[in-house]
Amino acid sequence: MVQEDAVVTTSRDVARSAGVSRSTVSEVLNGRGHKFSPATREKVEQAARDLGYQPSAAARSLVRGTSDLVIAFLPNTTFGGNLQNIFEQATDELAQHGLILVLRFSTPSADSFDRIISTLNPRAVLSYMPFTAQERQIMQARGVEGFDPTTSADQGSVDYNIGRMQARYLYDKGHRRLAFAHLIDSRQELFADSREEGVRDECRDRGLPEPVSLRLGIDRIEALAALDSLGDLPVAIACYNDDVAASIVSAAIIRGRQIPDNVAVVGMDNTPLSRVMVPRLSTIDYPVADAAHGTVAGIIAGITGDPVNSPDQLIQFRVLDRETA
Amino acid sequence: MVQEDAVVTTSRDVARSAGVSRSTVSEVLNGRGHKFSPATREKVEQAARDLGYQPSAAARSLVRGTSDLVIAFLPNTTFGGNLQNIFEQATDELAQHGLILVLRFSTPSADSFDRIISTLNPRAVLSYMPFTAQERQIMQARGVEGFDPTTSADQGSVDYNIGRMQARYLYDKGHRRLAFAHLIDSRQELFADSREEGVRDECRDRGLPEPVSLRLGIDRIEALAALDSLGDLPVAIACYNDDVAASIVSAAIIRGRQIPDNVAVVGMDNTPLSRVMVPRLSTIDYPVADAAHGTVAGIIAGITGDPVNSPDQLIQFRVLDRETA
DNA sequence: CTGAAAGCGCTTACAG
DNA sequence: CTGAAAGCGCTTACAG
Repeated sequence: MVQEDAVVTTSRDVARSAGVSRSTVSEVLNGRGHKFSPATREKVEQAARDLGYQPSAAARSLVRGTSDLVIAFLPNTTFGGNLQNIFEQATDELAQHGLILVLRFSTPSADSFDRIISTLNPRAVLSYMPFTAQERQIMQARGVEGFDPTTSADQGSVDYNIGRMQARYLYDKGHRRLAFAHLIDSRQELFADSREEGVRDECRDRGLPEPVSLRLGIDRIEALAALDSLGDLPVAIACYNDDVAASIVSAAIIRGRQIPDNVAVVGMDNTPLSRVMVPRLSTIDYPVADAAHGTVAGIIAGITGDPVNSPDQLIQFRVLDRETA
Repeated sequence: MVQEDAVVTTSRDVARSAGVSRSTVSEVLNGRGHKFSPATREKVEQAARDLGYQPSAAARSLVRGTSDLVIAFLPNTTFGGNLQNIFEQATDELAQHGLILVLRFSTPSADSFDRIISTLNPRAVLSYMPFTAQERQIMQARGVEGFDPTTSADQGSVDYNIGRMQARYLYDKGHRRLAFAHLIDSRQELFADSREEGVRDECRDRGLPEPVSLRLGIDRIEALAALDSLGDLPVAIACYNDDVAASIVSAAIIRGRQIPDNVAVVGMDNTPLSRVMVPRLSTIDYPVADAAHGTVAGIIAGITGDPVNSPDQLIQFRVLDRETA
């Protein structure tokens, strides 16, 4: 077995190089530099830079009782491009606060959840699925803060507004009989329900009949069944995401129905394929950067205790109308 | 600030509860139980279980000089369903060896790479993109093992064989003029090049002309330009992935060309949409479970020093023929 | 087979 | 403003 001679620069090295004590190094490097003379501060920072010093996360965690990790649990069904961009941005923003964002796929097992929480001792845990009661209990027992869609009071209303926006778009296009298409087996049912509620309320406000509720997977047979269940009259379908919308478009093509006059759809996510398909898909674009910022602001506020300035308000969704393309 | 009373069970608690010393607890729980009487071993394991004991990762890392983390860097462009499933499975398998897989999106910055490596001190780093020279240097300096597609000698040949398989499929379907379509801006160029080479070699072996090389994004204009560049004669296109293939299908539809007689495509990944589109997409299915197992086997072998039993051999790709659907 | 002791690298009172 | 000391929880020689 080869023993690598990994060079480890410790705070002792920095202290020696800067001509100060290790506690001074620690204080300066942990944002309490104001307690020292500018000269001392500068010496320490310079030495740390020169030596490429990175404090040992293990030692920090041990003494502080918590690591600088933030764990984000990813839904293990759909993972759209949006979510990916969100995490890239969140990684950067958290890094600016000294926090390290790592990703994990959600596991159904409470046992492994506990193991990962207690082992990694993260500063916060973030999930795009609402935590189960069990998970909340585990986090509380381990003293870890959790953030999920229900944490942000506005998340529900964001999805609600997406549903409203979809319905409004279809209404403005002249469609009068609406439906909402769920993605079967999505673990994002909570989002979907809020959206459907938005669609329903918009229909009511516009004096339209109650929208029909559809459920399908990304599957031809299921899409055909869903479409057929609506009969031959013109119908407009707000879809959970672009993949669902594309499935219904395929079903409409197979049935020889006119798009968008007889069957109209609107998706959600503005996926690359939504722009390329024939016909192109109308959809809703999600402003990734804002969302990421909001998520991260919530975490940082939760950790530091500072108030969060309602970031969700800033998120501006856009309808992309491609019916005529 | 509320101080949570997080219950921390230490090895001292386990030792006390089992009536042994802390070193005994440590030895038993770290696989050196054979040094003790079965009775002692059982007492310790029972106590650990009863108390829900999880050793502190921080303390372990500090004393061992390395954590039990394995960091996987994800490509920040495409992230197909396959890759996702692979990581889910890899997570499980590594967990069985006491290793914790966490995910990060690749960052171009060498600086942040160094920070994450030196801070987290992982047991291994895994990347789906070949490491840069700088990254290799960082890992060596920090004494961390890295695994990337070039580590496994066979990875290149896997992609090469995918290319061959695509070309062979198109040939068997009667197509005689082939092309390969790259995804522009893909950071997976290495994979793509191996696949194109496979297509080229297969063409040569079959006595076909050299395949044309195309480059496009998931974009109508680019897909049309790529298709138009090939002229009106029948052509069959092996595509980097299903999204590229879908783009070309759209272009062919717009140009009113006959699919598959005049324009044939074969994708890669067997995405949900490839099954739903009209027409459906022929593609190659990637056996996720096997691939994950192979990846993990490589890591574990690298860490433990045990030989790896050539897992790549086991991966069986399947062509899914949907030309007639 | 067992247990007392040292030490991993850091942070944080605390005495000067 | 500085520095010596304790301690976070664990693992690993080492002496019995």
